[in-house]
Amino acid sequence: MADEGAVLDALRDAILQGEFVAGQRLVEVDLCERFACRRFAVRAAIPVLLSEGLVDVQRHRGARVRTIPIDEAIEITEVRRMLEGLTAARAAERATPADIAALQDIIGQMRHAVSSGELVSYSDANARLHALIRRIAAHETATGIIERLRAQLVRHQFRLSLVPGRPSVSLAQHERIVAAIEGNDPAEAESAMRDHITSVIESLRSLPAEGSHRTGAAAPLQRTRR
Amino acid sequence: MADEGAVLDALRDAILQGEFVAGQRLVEVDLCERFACRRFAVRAAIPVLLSEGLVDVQRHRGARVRTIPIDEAIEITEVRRMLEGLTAARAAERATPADIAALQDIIGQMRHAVSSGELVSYSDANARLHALIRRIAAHETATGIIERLRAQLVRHQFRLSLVPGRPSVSLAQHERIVAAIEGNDPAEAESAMRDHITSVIESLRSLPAEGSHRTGAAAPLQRTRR
DNA sequence: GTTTGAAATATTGTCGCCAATTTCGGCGAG
DNA sequence: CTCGCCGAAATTGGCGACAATATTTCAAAC
Repeated sequence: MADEGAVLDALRDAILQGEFVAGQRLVEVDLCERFACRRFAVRAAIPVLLSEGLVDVQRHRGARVRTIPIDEAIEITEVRRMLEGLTAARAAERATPADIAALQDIIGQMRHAVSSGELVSYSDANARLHALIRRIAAHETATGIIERLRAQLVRHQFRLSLVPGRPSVSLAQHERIVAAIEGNDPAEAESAMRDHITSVIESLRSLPAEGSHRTGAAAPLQRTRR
Repeated sequence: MADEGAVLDALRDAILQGEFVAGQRLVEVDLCERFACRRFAVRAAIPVLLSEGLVDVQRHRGARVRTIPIDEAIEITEVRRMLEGLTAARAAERATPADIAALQDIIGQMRHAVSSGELVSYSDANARLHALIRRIAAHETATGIIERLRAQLVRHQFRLSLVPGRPSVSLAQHERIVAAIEGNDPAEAESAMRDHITSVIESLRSLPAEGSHRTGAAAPLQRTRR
């Protein structure tokens, strides 16, 4: 781990995997040890993470892992609602038979996950379905923004899939989206995607107050001060 | 000009004002002279500009002013179409009587600018109207993205207002948007904004090949190599 | 005259050092 | 016992120097 890009990716992954407590301070020398790199590489990575909305930086106080309050999570999802509506519509215009087969394959996996109650594998398939729709849409600008926003939501997203009954509701919505894409109906695809994400927003609104959850990843109790 | 934030702002403004030729190389020491600062400040500013999509950076080759090809300008505008639709809808939900008076005031200025053929002042009023709608919507996430995208388009945007007959078409569309906001009709406001920006996209598509325009700002012939 | 190669120059990448600022710990006064 | 103040440690901010890489220039051979 000598070059700068690798440190950036490793640090971003660590944050996304929840390996830092929310609000945790990112001390430069500690990160140097963690990633076996020079301070220079860490200092280069932080502005990038700042621009991605993953950390908060204050002058002379360094960077902290940014916590997205629930209000902002809702705003972010409202934006995603519009942009994923755009990608769904474009996907409906552009999907090839092979694309549609791939979409239906994922739908099959989702059905299986729901019927056998596998939450994690449902959540995975869900992410893959949305990613595939973006790829079919081939809209770089929208895709870039959606993925950046998605990264900020990882923690909330995780809690969502645990809401009882949500997967089966969500499955039906995805089936409608795929059907619209299959039928080359952009307006219906957009509408279906918007309805789907509207229900995500409603679930977010009903989520209990944050701060009392555990990520599945190894989160070795991190001290905030030393 | 000692501190870093000021250099960032100055450099961004210089790019947005078109004071650098498209594709122009941004040599660090030259910028140090230009802004009377240390190389350190310039190096801190560049990653931020990169994240804003205003420059392109290649390893060992430095930063260049990024040129947005017309295809990407269209993609960006498609995204803006969705997000400004969102802000228009929210504005329709939230606008106070004072807000509506302010909107109508700007519409009045636009009418005057159209009837007297003042292109620049129409373009100004146009920008102010969209900005006011964003402020009324009070949607930080959407506003942040819209403004970042807008910055990337300054050059194309400028050419648009020169298309003959466009201002009067555009004026009618803005009147419809404001009427919907005034009537507290979110769906109609969104639809009106989408139609408006759809017509912007069509104008972009019909724009002649780029590269043969001059900005009004002082653009002292910059050498690309020395 | 054109092309190829290598030396020279220009430019960015990386580092270690010191300064500025914040944060932590203890001491004393009330 | 609590609160506020002051010094010490920790941490980030900024800089100059040097290394690595790219670009240009110039000369020589074809």
